[in-house]
Amino acid sequence: RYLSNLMIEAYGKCHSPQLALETFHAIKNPNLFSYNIVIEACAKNGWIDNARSLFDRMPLQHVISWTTILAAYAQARDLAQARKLFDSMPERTLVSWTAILGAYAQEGEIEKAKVVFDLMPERNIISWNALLAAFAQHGHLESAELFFDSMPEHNVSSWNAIMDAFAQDNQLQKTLHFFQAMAERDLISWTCVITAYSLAGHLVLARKTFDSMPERDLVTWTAMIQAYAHNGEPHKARELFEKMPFHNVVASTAMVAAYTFRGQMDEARKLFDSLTKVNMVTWNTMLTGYSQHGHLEQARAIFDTMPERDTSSWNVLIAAYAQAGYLVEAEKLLTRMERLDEASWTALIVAHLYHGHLHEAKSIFDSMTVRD
RNA sequence: UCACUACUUACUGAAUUG
Repeated sequence: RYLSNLMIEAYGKCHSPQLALETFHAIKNPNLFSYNIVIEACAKNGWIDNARSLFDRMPLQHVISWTTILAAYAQARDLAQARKLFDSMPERTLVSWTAILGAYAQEGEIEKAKVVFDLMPERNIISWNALLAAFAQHGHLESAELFFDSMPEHNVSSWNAIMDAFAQDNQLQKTLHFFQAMAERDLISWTCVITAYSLAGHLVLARKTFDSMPERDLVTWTAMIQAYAHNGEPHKARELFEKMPFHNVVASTAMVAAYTFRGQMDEARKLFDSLTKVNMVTWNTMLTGYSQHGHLEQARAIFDTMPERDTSSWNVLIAAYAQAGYLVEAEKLLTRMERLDEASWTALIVAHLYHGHLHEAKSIFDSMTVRD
């Protein structure tokens, strides 16, 4: 059983919830660990309903089981369910508190995150980091830095979080300052620096950093490819892409984006067609490429072919029609969408303005249900 | 048989839309 539990965990980490479940069901007397592990294996791979029904059916729910399923809902961005679980838990540990705090942090519910933080009976460095991340990842750089300075201690995650906040805000000097100030650095710290250089347009320095790192992983490689992509160097991106020890869908999509960014749609297409694994982001990348480089027909073909669409797929196509002057078609698409966001409306408004239809733009603006 | 121990949950980095 001990070995089976390890197997289930391994399958979960390898994104094989199916095998994890099979292994679990083959155990004659699953213990608490077996349940907790299989629940997490399902949850982490998006099988939240399986996770939930296992949780509901398990003989005795430990606080760890509760926290696992709570974290699963948080990861699925179902804040309401996460909160409901938190409120109904028979007992809570520091981990449970930090999990709900992290859920609010992730959704940018800063005020609620603060409340949780203040209410927690105890805190550790991870709780502090969770609230720090709430500030850092939602553009509250000043609060983030103040909070960072007020923390009783820092670990490498704290440093990385604050450093990345400034990197994403394209404050290169500040980013480097934190990087130099930290006592120990890990892969994440180094990868942040690559991103910072890339966003600031310093490709050579980004590459120098990449070359001088003590070690690299898939994310590091992808960050460097993205650096070339973002700065309009698909050729160099490809060189690196070919040298990578492994590819995953994120790396491949970054490479596709390197081509689409420059409008090299034939190259993009060739790569896209050769990929064995793509996801919605990859499809959206192709869709965006065709849209932004005047290939409306191809964009539509992609849109109609892709297995599923998210809000940004719709937004891209709407913007493409709108920019090309097919405002009626754009509006028609807009009415067919299930979940609009601000970008959908903005695309249409901008298009009307671009074509001098001030009145229509205004009336669309007025009819919006949400604005940011 | 019992006990002990071990395995499970929370924070930071990479790809697509204004």
